[in-house]
Amino acid sequence: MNAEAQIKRGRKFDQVIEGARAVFMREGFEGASVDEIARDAGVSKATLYSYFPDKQHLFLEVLRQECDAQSEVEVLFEHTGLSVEEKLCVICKKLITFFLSDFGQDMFRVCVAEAKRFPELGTTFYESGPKHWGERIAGFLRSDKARAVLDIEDPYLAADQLAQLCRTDLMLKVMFGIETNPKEDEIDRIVDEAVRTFLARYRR
Amino acid sequence: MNAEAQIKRGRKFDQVIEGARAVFMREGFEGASVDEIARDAGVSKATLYSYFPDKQHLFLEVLRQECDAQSEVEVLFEHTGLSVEEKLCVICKKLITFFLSDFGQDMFRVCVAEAKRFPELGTTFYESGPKHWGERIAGFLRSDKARAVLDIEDPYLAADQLAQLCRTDLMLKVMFGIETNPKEDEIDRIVDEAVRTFLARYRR
DNA sequence: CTCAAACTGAACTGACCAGTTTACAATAGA
DNA sequence: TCTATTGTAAACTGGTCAGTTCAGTTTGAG
Repeated sequence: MNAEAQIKRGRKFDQVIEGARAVFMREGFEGASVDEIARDAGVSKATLYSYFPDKQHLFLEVLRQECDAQSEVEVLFEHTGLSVEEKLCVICKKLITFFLSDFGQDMFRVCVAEAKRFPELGTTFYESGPKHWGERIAGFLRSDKARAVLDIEDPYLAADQLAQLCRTDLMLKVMFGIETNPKEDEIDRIVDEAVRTFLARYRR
Repeated sequence: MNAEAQIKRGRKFDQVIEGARAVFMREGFEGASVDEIARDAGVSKATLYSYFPDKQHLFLEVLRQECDAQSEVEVLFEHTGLSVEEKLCVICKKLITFFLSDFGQDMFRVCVAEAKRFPELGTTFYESGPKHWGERIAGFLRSDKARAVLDIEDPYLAADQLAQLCRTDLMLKVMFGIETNPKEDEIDRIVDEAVRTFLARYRR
């Protein structure tokens, strides 16, 4: 049983989520039609509406599941045997790769578009996206290993600056369709430059 | 006369733009109905359609005008009598203030939402927004005055990093409705920290 | 095998919306 | 004052879409 109010599960629950995920990512929230989702999911519209009270709640469930799935990345912070600098590079690379992925782009696009008229969505995205990552990074910056190398007063701000240095113009270019399929070495350069700037400020 | 193909001007042209601007910013592109725009503009729908072939071109014209208006900020780069560090602070403050303004937020929101299905919009926004600013900042970083203090190999990358350090978590919080009306001193702190990190890396 | 719960498909409601048309009115230049 | 340009109001076309309904079918637990 599930804590979600008014969301009943049934045999084809996962199918519905799967179809919804695909269509929402492809078309955005407004652009996705419930008929299309039902078709994509191989399920009747009536079944879909027996699980979810409306389109918004369906979307919210997809968002929540996807954000949870993204948390598997925790592993990233377990790596041992890497120097602090190397670890920073690994974190940045992971961040940029995520920002540029189809999923990252689509999720961001849809959430930005809809946040004003659908506040719960904005909150959910922020909490399990940027905030979650910020806390993980800040946690690392506060670790003994990192503190041996870095001199940081405000780990949250530092984590934020690191993440922002990863976003860069390249992310905007992809977002606005100026560039597609950015080159691997372009990404590596951004990682490198982000870590350099970060260390210039915070290295002990 | 105007270079724009198929856009005729008429007595009430400005009224239409004004109404369209208000409604698009309030509702987004999809969310804005042409009837509402016409009502808001105090103009008949037929008049509106005598100026613009369709809703997209109307939106594009609004976008173009607004981006042009934003270029008035050029003045910012004329300031003399300020040290390089002070100038960097002025630039950052202006950037953050813009990112957090209703206009900046709404424009970003609408363009992000629509860029995929309406590519010309993404391009227009990117060129006259981020790209334009990046070039202005890079220009400043390349000036003799700045070069006396700063050691920068790639001014575009440096400009981009500076701008990103301004975006910060606060912008996301406002974007996703977690925070409204950020405090002036919070903004000043971000400016300060952005410039400190930037100078840590690039000060000669 | 039985039966209730889960699911289907298709039609339907009520609403909204982009863009067109038409018959008419205001405006402004000459 | 005359006339061409510009604008108006409202109805209309053809379309989309969220959400509902219902008669009937499938599924699977017991």
